[in-house]
Amino acid sequence: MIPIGFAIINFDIGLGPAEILEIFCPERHFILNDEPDLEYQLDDQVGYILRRVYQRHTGIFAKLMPQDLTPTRFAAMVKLLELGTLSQNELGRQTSMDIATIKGVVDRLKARNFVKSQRDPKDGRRQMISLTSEGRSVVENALPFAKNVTEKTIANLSPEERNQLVELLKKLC
Amino acid sequence: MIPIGFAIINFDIGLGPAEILEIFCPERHFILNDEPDLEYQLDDQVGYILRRVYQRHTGIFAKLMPQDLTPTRFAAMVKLLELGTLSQNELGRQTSMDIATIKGVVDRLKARNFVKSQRDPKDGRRQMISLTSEGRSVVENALPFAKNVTEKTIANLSPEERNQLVELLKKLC
DNA sequence: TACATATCATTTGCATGCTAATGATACCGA
DNA sequence: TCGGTATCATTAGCATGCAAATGATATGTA
Repeated sequence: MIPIGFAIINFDIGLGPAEILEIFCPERHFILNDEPDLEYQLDDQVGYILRRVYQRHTGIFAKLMPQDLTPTRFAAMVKLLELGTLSQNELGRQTSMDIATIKGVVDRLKARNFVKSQRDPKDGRRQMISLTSEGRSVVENALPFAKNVTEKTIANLSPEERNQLVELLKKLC
Repeated sequence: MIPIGFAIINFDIGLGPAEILEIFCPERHFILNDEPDLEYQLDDQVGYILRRVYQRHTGIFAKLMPQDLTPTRFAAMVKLLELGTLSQNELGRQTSMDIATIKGVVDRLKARNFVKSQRDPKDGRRQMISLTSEGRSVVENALPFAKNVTEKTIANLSPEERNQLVELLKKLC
C-alpha cells in the first residue's frame, strides 16, 4: 500500500492519504483488506529529520569555524581543554567516538600540531593525549565561533523552544 | 577560562559555574577581568547532542533493519516506492543526499539488484533510477521494521513530547 | 609464577557525506 | 546555427563512523 495510489485519488477529491484512511476506516486504518496500515512518510520520521538537521548544522559549522576545525576535532580539543590529559580511549568516550574514529581525529590533530601524545609510563598500553600550547590557543580562540554555530543552528527557535529541544534530545541519548 | 577551575570551587561552596558567575557579575558574566565569558559546555550544545542522538538512532537502525538496509539505502528505496522512477539527481534531492553520496548509494543498491538504472531516451544526461521487483518487495517488507526503528528511537518520550520534538526539529532544516 | 581475562590501541574494510574538478548533454537567446 | 549557460553525472580526495580482527600490556587469581 503505497502513497502514490492515494495521490491519484487526491487529485480528484482533494483529500490526503490520512483523511482518506479516516473515511474508509477511522479505527483500524486499513482499506479493502486486512493488510496493516504501512503508510510511512519518510519526511516525518525522526531519524531522517535528525540526519537532515545534523547535515545543516555541520554545514554551518564548516562555514563559521576557523582553522579547518570539524565538529569532531573541535569536540576533542574542547574536552582536552576542560579535562586535561586523557588516554586516547578515554578521549573517545568523552566525545562519543569509537576507538577507530578517535584515532583518526587524533592523528589529524597531531599532524596539525594541535595535540601531542606520549605513552603512559605507568601503563604501557595507554597513549596519553594533550593539547599543545598552539592547540590550546586555537581552541580558546575558537570558542566564540562555536557559540555562534550553536546560535545559528537554532536561530529559528524561541528561547523556550531551544530549552525544550535540548531537553528532549538529551532524553534520546 | 575553563570549567575545571570552577569545579574545584564547586566542591567547597556547592555552586556550579553558572551560579558563581552570577554572584561575581550577574550582568556581564565575567570574573576578575574583561575577558568575555567563554564558558562552553560541549554536552549542552545542540550540534553535539544531535550527533549523539543520530548515532544512537543509526545503531538501532542497524540492529533492527533486515537486508543490510542502512538509513540512506532505505530512504532512497522508500522515495522510489513513493514517487516511482526518478533521475539520480532528483532522487538525491528527495533524500537529502548530494550527488556524490547518492551515486554511491545507488551503486550499492544496484549491486544488490534492489534498483536498476537506464539512460533517459529524452535526455541523455539523466540516469533514471527505479526499483526492481525484488527491491519493491524488500522495501515493502522493511516498512514495519522501519516504523519499529522510529518507535525505539523515541521510546523515552511521551506522545506529546514526540510531536514537540518532530515539530522543533522540522524548524531546523 | 602462570593463566585467564580485561583493557588499550592499531589496522582493515565498508559506508556515509562533503568539495572540487571534469565532461557530457540540454536549452535558450542572439 | 552558434555560443553561453545550466543541468546531470562521474571521479578523486578527505573526513567521519562502525564492526571485526589482531596484538600488546595489565590485572587478578589459582
